[in-house]
Amino acid sequence: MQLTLPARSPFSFMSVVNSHGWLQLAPFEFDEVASVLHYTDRLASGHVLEYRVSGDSQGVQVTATGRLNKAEQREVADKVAWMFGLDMDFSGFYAASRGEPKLAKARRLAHGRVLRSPTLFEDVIKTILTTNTLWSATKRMTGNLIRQYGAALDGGSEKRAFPGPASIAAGTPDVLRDTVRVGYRASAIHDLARRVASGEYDLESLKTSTLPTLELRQELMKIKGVGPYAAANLLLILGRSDFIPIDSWALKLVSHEWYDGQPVTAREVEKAFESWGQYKGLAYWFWDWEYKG
DNA sequence: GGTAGACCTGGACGC
DNA sequence: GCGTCCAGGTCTACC
Repeated sequence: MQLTLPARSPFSFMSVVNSHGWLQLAPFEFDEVASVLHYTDRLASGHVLEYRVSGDSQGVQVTATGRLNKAEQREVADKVAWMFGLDMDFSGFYAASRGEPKLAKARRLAHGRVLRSPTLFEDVIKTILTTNTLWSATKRMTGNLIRQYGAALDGGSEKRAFPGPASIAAGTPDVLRDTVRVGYRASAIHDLARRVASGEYDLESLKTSTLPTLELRQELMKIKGVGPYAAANLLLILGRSDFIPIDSWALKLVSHEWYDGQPVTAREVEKAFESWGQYKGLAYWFWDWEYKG
C-alpha cells in the first residue's frame, strides 16, 4: 500500500521527526540513512503491520507491508495524519515570534508540530514512563511493555505494536512492576488501561476536546501519574502550548540562559516565558538555547 | 498554598 | 562483587 498525504504549509518532515525523543521509543524506529520513520501498529481489524513514512516540505508518503482493505487504508491515513499533525496551523506562533532572534528559524524550519503516537493512550503511557527516571530507563520500560503485551508483526517478525488498553488491563500491576520493571508506576498504568478498556474513560476524546486549556490540563492531571510536567508535555502533543513542561532539563536550560548557571526554580522558568502567553510551550520547546548539554 | 518525604530503578562510585 | 548514593516527577500528609 502506498499513500501520499499533503500537509498544511509550512511543513518539514524532519522537523516533526526530530521534535522530541519519541522517535527513539519503540515501536518507532528511524532509519537515519534513508530518512524513513518506521512504526509497527495493530489496526482495528487485528492486522499488525509496519508503516514506513518518508516526507519533505509538502507532506508525507506512507508505504505499508501487505495488502490492506479500504477501511484499513483509511485508518492508516488518519493515524499518520494525526501523528504528523498534517493539518496543524502555527501561523499565530510564527507571527508572535517575529523579531525574536532565538526563534528566528521557527517558521523557516516549520517548527511547531511534535511527533505523536496514533493514540493518546500510547502518548500518556509513554509520558508517565518519562517521569522520575532517566531517558535510558524510559526506553527500556517502553521496550519491555511492548515485548510483554504488544501484538507481533504479521509474518513472525520480532517487531511488535504498542499494546492497547485491553492487553495491559488483562495483565496485572505485579507483572508491570516485576517483569516490565516500571516500578511504582505500575498501578497508575494498569488503572488507566483498565478504565479505558472498560469504556469507563474516553481518553481519546481529549484529542478533539474544545475545553479551554486550563480545564484540559486539569482533566489530564486527574490521570494517576500525570502531574504538572506530564500534563504540559501532553498539552503540547495535543497542540496546546499555554504551559511549559518543566523538568530538571528545563531548569538547567534556563539556568544557563539567564542565570549564569546558578540553580533556578520552576518559578524562574515560568517567568522567563510569561510574555509568550498561549505560545509559552512552543517558545520554550523551540528556543535556540545556549546550553546544548 | 507550600513543603517534606516516600515512591522505584539503574547507573556511578568507592571499597 | 557488594553496598551506598544519586537523579528523576508525582503523590500524600502535614503545616
